[in-house]
Amino acid sequence: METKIAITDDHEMVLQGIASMLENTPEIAISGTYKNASETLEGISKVQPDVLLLDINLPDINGIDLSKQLLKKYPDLKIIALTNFEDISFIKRMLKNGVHGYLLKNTDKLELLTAITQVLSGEVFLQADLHKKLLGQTKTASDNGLKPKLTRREHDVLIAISEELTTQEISEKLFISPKTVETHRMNIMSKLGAKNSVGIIKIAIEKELL
Amino acid sequence: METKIAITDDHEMVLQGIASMLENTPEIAISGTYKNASETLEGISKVQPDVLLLDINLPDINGIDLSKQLLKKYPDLKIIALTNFEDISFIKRMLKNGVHGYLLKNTDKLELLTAITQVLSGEVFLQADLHKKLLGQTKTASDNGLKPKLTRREHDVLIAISEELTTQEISEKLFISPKTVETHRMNIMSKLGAKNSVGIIKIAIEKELL
DNA sequence: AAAAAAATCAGGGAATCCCCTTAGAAAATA
DNA sequence: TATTTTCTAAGGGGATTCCCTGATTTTTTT
Repeated sequence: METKIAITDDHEMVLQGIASMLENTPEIAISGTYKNASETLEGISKVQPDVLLLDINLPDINGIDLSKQLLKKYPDLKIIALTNFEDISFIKRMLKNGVHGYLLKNTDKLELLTAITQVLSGEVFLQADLHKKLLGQTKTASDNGLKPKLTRREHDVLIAISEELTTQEISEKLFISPKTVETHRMNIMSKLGAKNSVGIIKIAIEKELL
Repeated sequence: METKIAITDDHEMVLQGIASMLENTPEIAISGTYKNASETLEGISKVQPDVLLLDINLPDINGIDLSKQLLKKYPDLKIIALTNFEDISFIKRMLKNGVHGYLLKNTDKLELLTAITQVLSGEVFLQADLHKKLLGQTKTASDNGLKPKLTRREHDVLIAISEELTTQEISEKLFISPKTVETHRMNIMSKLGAKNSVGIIKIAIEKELL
């Protein structure tokens, strides 16, 4: 049976480009092309495609929320996100939201077909360049200044702080004096460069100390 | 040319299992099997394999840090992480750290070969079950109770809190009374179910309100 | 064994946060 | 226009955090 592909992108050119890439492939049929989220929702309800190639930047709803909606209604639908180099930051969220593939718009025919095959088989497809970009991003973002080294006890206190406990409660949990807890907290603040407990948590999450 | 595969896992059984899966495949040769991180580092420096199948739970160094080291030294090495269902939480980090594939240990021969081919071509391979698990995890963890709706002003205050500002400073930034800031903060706490500002930030980051 | 690092505790005081309630004005929505 | 929501503000007080200094004991490293 033929695989039905739908494409959503607000740029006519991209729509055309992808369509022509897939035109001469016998096992694939394009079931529809859409320019925004509402068109997509409507179109897909009529002709349920197997795979949707979805742009992230849409005029009405963003691709992340749209794919959430779609996947809720059509659990079997496979969605491959089409992204520019600019909106890479979204991918991290998409990865958690059930999208099955991620392609840059500069993809070629072979890669596109590989991606489609891959997601249809149930696996997840991540384009190589994208992965590299993701890497580069996180390296400049969270790797500036290495992971601060907390002592074992400081780490215990950090965990307790993140559990929204007060100094008193932490002292009871760790069987130490509240004053000791305060000392640890001050040292953590200093090591992380935080101004207060809020900063401690923010930075700890950022640097993956939790 | 033959593809050289190395395997690192502290369980002999897994080592054997994977080796036997790949035994009868002509284009693949197993260049070494290792039981911990230091053996791996040593082994790989001698015979540089193309692909490393790497367990996450190792006795000496964890797989995440090891893969960081390895990829730094051998940028062309492709690493496929082998995981149990238990340590799925690590995958999110691995995804950012340059690992090229993620497989559960219950994989079969076909999938294993697909993964190897895939990562050799430069793409990233994510096993279907793993993706589902990842999804499930984030759904039960951060989706219980939808994204709380903060008002515009509450959001302003939230941002300011996350900037480690004090009530006084926030009031000056937003040109409102400190008492008003406190009111907003209390409302935010109540809406997010936080016990204090630390909780506000923790939950805000979790639910992507920042 | 000696040195360094980590963990413990404390006094004291200013600053800030947390929590309750109440309430008028402004803005958005029905 | 009427109703609801949001934004504004305040009083008052207890709880907690923040910040300084200084010090002893324990653990780890050299």
